[in-house]
Amino acid sequence: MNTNQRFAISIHALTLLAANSAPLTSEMIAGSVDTNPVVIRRTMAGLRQRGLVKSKSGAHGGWKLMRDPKQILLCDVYLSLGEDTVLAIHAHPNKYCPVGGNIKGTLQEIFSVTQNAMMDSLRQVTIADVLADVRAKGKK
Amino acid sequence: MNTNQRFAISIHALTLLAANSAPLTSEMIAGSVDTNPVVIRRTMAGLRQRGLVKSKSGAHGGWKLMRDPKQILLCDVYLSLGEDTVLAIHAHPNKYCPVGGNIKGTLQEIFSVTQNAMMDSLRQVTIADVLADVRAKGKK
DNA sequence: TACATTTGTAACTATAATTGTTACGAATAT
DNA sequence: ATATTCGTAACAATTATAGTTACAAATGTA
Repeated sequence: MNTNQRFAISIHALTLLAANSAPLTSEMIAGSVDTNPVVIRRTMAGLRQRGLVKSKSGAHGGWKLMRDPKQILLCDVYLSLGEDTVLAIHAHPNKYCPVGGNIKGTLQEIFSVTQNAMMDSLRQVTIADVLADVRAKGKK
Repeated sequence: MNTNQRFAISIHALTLLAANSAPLTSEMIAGSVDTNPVVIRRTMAGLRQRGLVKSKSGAHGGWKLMRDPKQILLCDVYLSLGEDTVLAIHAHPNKYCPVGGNIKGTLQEIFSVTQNAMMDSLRQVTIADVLADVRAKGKK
């Protein structure tokens, strides 16, 4: 199984921030996600670089959203992680084989289209949508 | 980076088989992929289970396609690997938090839609398409 | 100013997924 | 019979990711 949980953690953290106007500390977020505060800081660093959140050191510091949750698309969140494409290509297919010598380019093109399809899907959902759905589930 | 190359290896192997009517041994395929024959056998086992290829032990044995390459969709190939969804969810969000207690279900739904978008994209490409593209690149 | 709080980040360990390797039995063609 | 080839278990090696510790820097408040 894939152990990369950074995307899920990012969405979780942003949803918490969307639900709270006061800043949340890494420790509070880590408590809800069930991980170490450093893992949260590490993950949030990418979100900050992309302008989705800001952080403040010191007493009463923590994390805040920089945008209306309606304006945060999940594809923005994904991109902030700086991940490669989800489908990986083997490193050294045999150059002297007619198939091996050309398959990397072919796979790159196909996997890029697939990645775009994934991104288009993530473009349809905002952090506001996530929060609304979480709240709806909470009422049931 | 994601190190799971099984999907790329499977496509590579099937493309080799599509280009050759005689059976190919795990060793030959491994030579083109640049890996160990056991890795090939392991990967091909899933493809066989799904009825995409057959294998034969012994002298002049090896692997053959069970279908016209035009009828092998990349989504079939992907499914034969038995992978989880490409987007993973963190294991134990805090149940007693209004967000943490409900986010898993929300993420499952979103990630499932995204996975389907990916599959729809992979449904548009066949092994015959891959072989044609590889050959076209070889002529340039 | 002193102190408590909180982030930023480096350094390291732990865990888990994946690949790579060795070994050997079973199947099969000649 | 013999050589070939797959099937698979067992294990080692590599890599990605998460988790942890430690401490400097920033910041609010008494």
